[in-house]
Parts: sequence; structure tokens; C-alpha cells
Amino acid sequence: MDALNLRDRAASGASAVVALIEQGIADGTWGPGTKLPTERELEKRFNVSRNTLRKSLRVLEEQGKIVRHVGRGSFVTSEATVKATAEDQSLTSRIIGASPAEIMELRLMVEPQAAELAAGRATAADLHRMEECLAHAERAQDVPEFEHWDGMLHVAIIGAAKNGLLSDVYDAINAIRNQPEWARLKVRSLTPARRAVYEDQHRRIVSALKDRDGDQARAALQEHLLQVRTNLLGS
Amino acid sequence: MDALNLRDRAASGASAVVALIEQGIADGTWGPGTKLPTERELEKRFNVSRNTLRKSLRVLEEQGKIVRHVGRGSFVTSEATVKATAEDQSLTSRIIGASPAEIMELRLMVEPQAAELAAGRATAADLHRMEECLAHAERAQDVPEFEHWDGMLHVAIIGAAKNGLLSDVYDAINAIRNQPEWARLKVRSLTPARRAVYEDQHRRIVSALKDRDGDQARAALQEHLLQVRTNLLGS
DNA sequence: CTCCGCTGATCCAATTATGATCCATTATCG
DNA sequence: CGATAATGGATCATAATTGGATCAGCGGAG
Repeated sequence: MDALNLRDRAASGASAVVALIEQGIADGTWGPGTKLPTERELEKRFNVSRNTLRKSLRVLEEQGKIVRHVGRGSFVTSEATVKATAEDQSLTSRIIGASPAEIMELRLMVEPQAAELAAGRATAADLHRMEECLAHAERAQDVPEFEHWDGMLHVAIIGAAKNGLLSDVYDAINAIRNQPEWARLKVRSLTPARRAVYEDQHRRIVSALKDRDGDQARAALQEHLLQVRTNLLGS
Repeated sequence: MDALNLRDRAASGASAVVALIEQGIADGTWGPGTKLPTERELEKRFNVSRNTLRKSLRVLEEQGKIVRHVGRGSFVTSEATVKATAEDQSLTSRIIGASPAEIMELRLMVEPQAAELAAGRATAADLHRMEECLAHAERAQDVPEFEHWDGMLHVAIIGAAKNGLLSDVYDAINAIRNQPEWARLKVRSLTPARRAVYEDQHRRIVSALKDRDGDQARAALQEHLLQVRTNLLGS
């Protein structure tokens, strides 16, 4: 089983291929007017059958993002990149238009201090919930599942700070974090080794909270987030 | 929130799973029209049998929160998504319901660190805007006018941190200045003596920013906010 | 003990993906 | 020009995926 096979990922299928190609157009891999690789090439690159690949290309063609000519190839429309970026910004602009760098910066501002507060305010139920998130995360079979419980843990920590407004704000941030684009970023950056590091850091954070050690909790969470940021965005 | 608690009482029931999935939809884990993991995936993730999982899904389907198609999968309803996004966008309205104590706590978390960032990122225009706010505030004839320029100054400082997401969040918090209840609280607490103290603190903050002294800026803003909190809420 | 809910297993039906084959059009080169 | 290769277009039988449904068994609550 090739781990890189799209086929055995949860998000496999034609729509996933559409997203990948859209991203390639958006990020400039295939600029305006350039020729895409041949279908028989893309089929191998994305590890899908040619039929599936062709279905994806048809979607992109109907969206006007590419044009196809028999015997010549498929080409990115000149306005496709404009469309793609405009779409991205309209879909995500409101609160969602934040860059991963901005999000991580905000999280680094808020979460460590929230952890410090949580150390003094967390109830037994809060701590227990965190333990459960830890357990679930460590039992997770794949990246999305791990991410799910990872997110829940952070939510639990924020919640333990007993500031409803803070929780609301964090929920808004979390909603951004769950955008597909951001998810892709996370999946790419989460190697098994890094996941092990995260689990260790998580344990340390929760441990500090259980010890009611605010300084330790703040430091541990800050260290964790700095690690996450480095892994996500590079140093 | 209690969903996780329910799970470990050896009674990991269908209702608990419903709550978990509802939360996943609410917090954006499974957002707009996205496809839920397959039943055989969710059954493993939540550690329940497929029958139980399916019972939960049926509840969610009857609530109109998801739709299911044989051979395709289960999808979050756009209606459910609207609810989720509505939650995001009504962040402002929820903030209005937040207590002054919560708001001040959040401001104390965010603003000092934002000031530290602003020290390194503020443009000449940013600093000039702050100076203007200072001048206007000191020339203010009454409390509401002073409050206006006071608020603008804080917005300017946040803006100088050059984090659009942070600015958005702060704008939402700041919107509360228009709320009658909050305004009344401020009017009561703003004596001439305190206003003089604020003006002095403001000057020190801006001065530190102009000196590019992040530590000083953070400390000054923190001191200021602690003072404000004390005046507003009592020690 | 009985009842109810959860489990694990099995089979079914709808949908999608696959792999192979052949066709139509265009590009390349002698 | 003409032959050949390359490329998109199309179809089909088969396999894999996924929700739908049922059933016997098990275990705790009443």
C-alpha cells in the first residue's frame, strides 16, 4: 500500500482531484495559458484511473478553468487564475480570509495565557475531558481523526479558562482552521514523528494543568504552538 | 460539551454520538456541504458499533442536519452549515452578551502582545494615526468623545500589529462600545482624575511604540488595561 | 428474571472508481 | 505529402465503496 496513494485516502475521488488541480492553478504550478500534463500523465500522478481523472477535467472544463483539444492537450484558461483567487477570497474573505500565519500568531497570543488561566479554573470534568481527547488522539488511526481530537483538546483547554467570550472567539478561529485548504496544509505537515512530538507536548500541557501549574501550562502550550507553527509554515 | 463525559460512563450511547457529530458540524470540523467520513470510519472513530452510529446518523438526518445517499456518503446539510456560519458571523452579537469582566480578560490577553508586535511592525502612518488619536482624546470635551478617540487609539495599535485576523476579532470586541449598558459603565467609571491617568498611560504606550521598544509597549499597555479593569469592575 | 440497548456479523442496493479498448483529431517528422 | 505517434473522447464490464437493513447474542438496569 503506497501511503501516497490518493485512492486509500478518505478524501479520494474525482472531487479531490478537482481540488488538487484547482490548487495547482491557484498556486501557479500551472499558470494561465500553460498546458497541463497529458491525461495519461495526470492519471499516474494522482493515482486515479483515467476515467476518474477525465471526470475531474470535465468539471474544470465546465467551470471554464481549462479548455481541452483532442490531439493537442488541456490548457489553463487565461482568466482561470483570476477566477480561482477571486473565488477563494470571496468564499473565505469574511473571517476566513486569514492566513495560516495570522491564525498561528493569534493562537500564540491567546492560548498560552488561556492555559495559564485554565490551570486555576479547570474543573475535574474539564481535566477529564482533556484526558479523553488525549486518549482518542493517541488511538487515532489516521491524520484527520488525530486532527479532530487534537482540535477538541485545544477547545477543552480554552473552555477550562471559563471565559465564554474567549471560547466564542476561539470557535471562530477554529472554524477557519477547519477549512479544506488549511486541512490540506495540516495533512501535509503531520508526519508520524511530528505526531509523536505533539502527543508528548499535549501530555505535558494536560499534566501541568492537572498540577495546577499555570506557568508550566503556559510554557508547554507556547512551546507546542511554536512547534506547530514551525512545522506548518517553516521556520 | 457534556458529550465527552457521557462517552466514558460505559454508556457510549447513540445520543452521545449525536452530540459529538453536532459539535463537529457546529465547530466547523465538517463544514459547508462537506462529506462526513464513512459510517465504517465513524464507527471506529467514536468507538461504537455501526448500528449505534447509524442510529445517531438517522437522528441527525431527521433533524435535517445531514443527508445520506447510498454509495455516495453522508453530507452536512447546507442548512446546518448556515447555522454554523451564522454562528461565526454573529460573533459580534454574542460578544455583546459577554460580561465586562470577560471582555477585559480577553483584552488583557491580546492587546499587550499585539502592542509588542506593533512595536516592530508599525509604519510611520500607524504611529501618526496614534498621535492624532492622542491629540483628539486630550482635546475631547466630554466623556463620549474621549471614549471615541480612546477606542480609535486602541484600534490603531491593534492595526499596527499587521494581523488582519486579530483586527477583525478586535473590531468585533470593540463594537460593544456602542452598547448602552457598557457605555454607562464607562461613563460612571471615568472621572477626570482617571482620565488624566489614562492619557498619561496612552502617551507612554505610543512613546514606547515609537521607540520600537516592544517590552516597554507591552508592559505599558498591560498596566493601562489593568488600571481600566480596576476602574471598571473594582479590584 | 425480563426488557432494552448495544454489539458484531451478514447480506443487499446504489453509487463510484477502475482498467481496458477503440475512436477522432492533431502534431511531428522523414 | 504521408506515415506515425501523441492526445483527448467515449464506452463497457468489473471491482470497490458506501449507506440500508436484518438478526442472533450479550449485558446491564429495573
